[in-house]
Amino acid sequence: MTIVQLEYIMAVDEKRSFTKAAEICHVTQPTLSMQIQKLEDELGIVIFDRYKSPLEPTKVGKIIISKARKIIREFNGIKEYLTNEKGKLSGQFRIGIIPTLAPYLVPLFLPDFVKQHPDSKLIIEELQTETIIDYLQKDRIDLGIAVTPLEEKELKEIPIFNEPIYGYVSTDHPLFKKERLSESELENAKLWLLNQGHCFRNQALKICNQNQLDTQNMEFIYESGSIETLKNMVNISSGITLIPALAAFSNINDFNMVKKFEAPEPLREVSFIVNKGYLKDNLIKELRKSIIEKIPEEYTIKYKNGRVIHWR
Amino acid sequence: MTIVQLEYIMAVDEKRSFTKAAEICHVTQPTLSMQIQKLEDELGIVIFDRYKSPLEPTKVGKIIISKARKIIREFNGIKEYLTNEKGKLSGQFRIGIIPTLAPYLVPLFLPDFVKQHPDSKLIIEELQTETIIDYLQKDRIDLGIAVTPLEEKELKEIPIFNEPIYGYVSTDHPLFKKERLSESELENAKLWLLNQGHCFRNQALKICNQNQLDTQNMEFIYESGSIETLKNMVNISSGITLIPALAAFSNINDFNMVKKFEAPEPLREVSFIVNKGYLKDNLIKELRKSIIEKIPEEYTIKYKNGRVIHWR
DNA sequence: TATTGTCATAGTTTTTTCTTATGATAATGT
DNA sequence: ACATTATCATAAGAAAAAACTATGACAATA
Repeated sequence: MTIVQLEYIMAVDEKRSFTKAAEICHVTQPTLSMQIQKLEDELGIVIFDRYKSPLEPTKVGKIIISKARKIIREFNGIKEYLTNEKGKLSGQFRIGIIPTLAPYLVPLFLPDFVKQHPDSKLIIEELQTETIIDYLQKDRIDLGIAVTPLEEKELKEIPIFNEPIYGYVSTDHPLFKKERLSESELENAKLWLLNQGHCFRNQALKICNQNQLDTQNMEFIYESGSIETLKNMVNISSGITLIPALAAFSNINDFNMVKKFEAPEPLREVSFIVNKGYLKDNLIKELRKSIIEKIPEEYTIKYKNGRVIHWR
Repeated sequence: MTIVQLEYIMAVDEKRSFTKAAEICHVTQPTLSMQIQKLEDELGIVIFDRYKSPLEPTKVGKIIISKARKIIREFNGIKEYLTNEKGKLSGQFRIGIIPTLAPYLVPLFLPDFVKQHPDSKLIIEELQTETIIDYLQKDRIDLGIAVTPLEEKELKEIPIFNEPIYGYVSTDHPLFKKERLSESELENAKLWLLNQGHCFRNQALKICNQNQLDTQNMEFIYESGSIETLKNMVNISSGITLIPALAAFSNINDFNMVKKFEAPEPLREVSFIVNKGYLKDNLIKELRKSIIEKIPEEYTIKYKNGRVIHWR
């Protein structure tokens, strides 16, 4: 006994004809005939009285059909439930975003998103990557936004855009006069960096081919917790640092201090992170749409000359 | 999505192990793994979290499993319902029996049967074969007992026993001195016969190779409605007739008038007649048991030298 | 009486399911 | 710490099931 067989008898019951039933089931008439016969054999009853014209279900047949109808309804109910579950964009969504992204990204998409989806409520937390991973696994957040790849097999990464990484150079710094920075020039540079735990710290070090900071030759050390602090440090110290693109133009007064790298430009891949098998595809789709709408188009298209920084 | 897949996830949920679940499903572990994967793909969700140990269903998984459990329960419910329906031997059973059998057969099995099945109530009617067929099709009776084959394709025949046919010869009749009758001797005999409509009339004619009665040469015509009348007619008229075995010994005083035929002995096949797909297998089984218990054993075993009379 | 419409049967092809063999990874015991 | 075992995934081939095309029997209809 299979679900398909039950569907067949329902079709025959509806159409009162094997031929027509086969049509609506998108199979040939012999296929349907044989399956119904098999079912009848297995159950040891006759479901349809072929001698009547138009054919009709037997007494038992009617009972079986009504039972079948119920089963099919519930069977399809599973898929319906899931599409519903995935589709609905209401309720709470707990989102964790890394600190080097959140202050610049959230203000971009959040206002419009809440306007478009009044039934949904986003709860956004600034979390470092490790915490995002932990919280996802513990179901304390639904979605993370972080830099990938993470290589966590329990999680699924859905790339959103590639964020270029720029230099931020004090007007007093020797590199300030250059149009474009090259990565090699930074290899032994004294960089202002975020403190441990921020993934952007590792990304930056990677770009400069430095595995760890050469603290020996530096005049003083100040590891900041935010990119804004970093920029301020550069400003007052004639220094240099690296900043992600979205952070670069948060203050319209320092356009000139932002220096692009020569191609291939270093990039970081920003992705949604979800548990594998996460239901709310729709949340992801909508959120993605909102974000992509607001960020520069060139971030989303595949960078021809970009170099994605794998940092883990 | 198939029922089997749902059964698999239920087994995994119960055992919390693919391997053990495969065992109780009587398949190998890869089979089960693949089917569950297929289901997960189709539904677009992950049902089991394989990273946990022991593995456990995801949040959605739990919901799907509970839905699956319900479906499986109802699915099996169909078969349960049917075995129940077929198995139960209670309620009314309407039975039609041909008149040449009923007076001799019913008293044989009925008393014991009702004793053994106090919850069932048999409603027995004497009906001629054509009426039995008609009533079965109109669902006015559940079961017929008649002589087969009928060659009615809507009906199913279940042979019970082969009833020999004997001659019943008046002591004054020339054939009375014979030990055994031969069919050829009867070819032009003047037989007492049942009137039209009784199948036994045709059976008797067939035995004598007579297609219709040669009324010309007969002294008088009296077509009887019952075998008892027939026997009486023979007694008072020095005549001869044919009677089925069960009727032969209903009166212990005329043993000597009953003459067997030479082998191959003419027989008539007595069968249950039911609608194809009739549910109550159990009724049939029990009834059959009751009947076979009471009739001579040699009727039930295949007659080596018997000649079954097809009469229709 | 020929025609059409309906379902059954036969023989093949295609698809699906299952199996065996093997591999990767995590848990467990020495 | 290292070998062992347990557990699930993957791959490739075998077996089973379901589908198709072609055809046949039969009844209803023109």
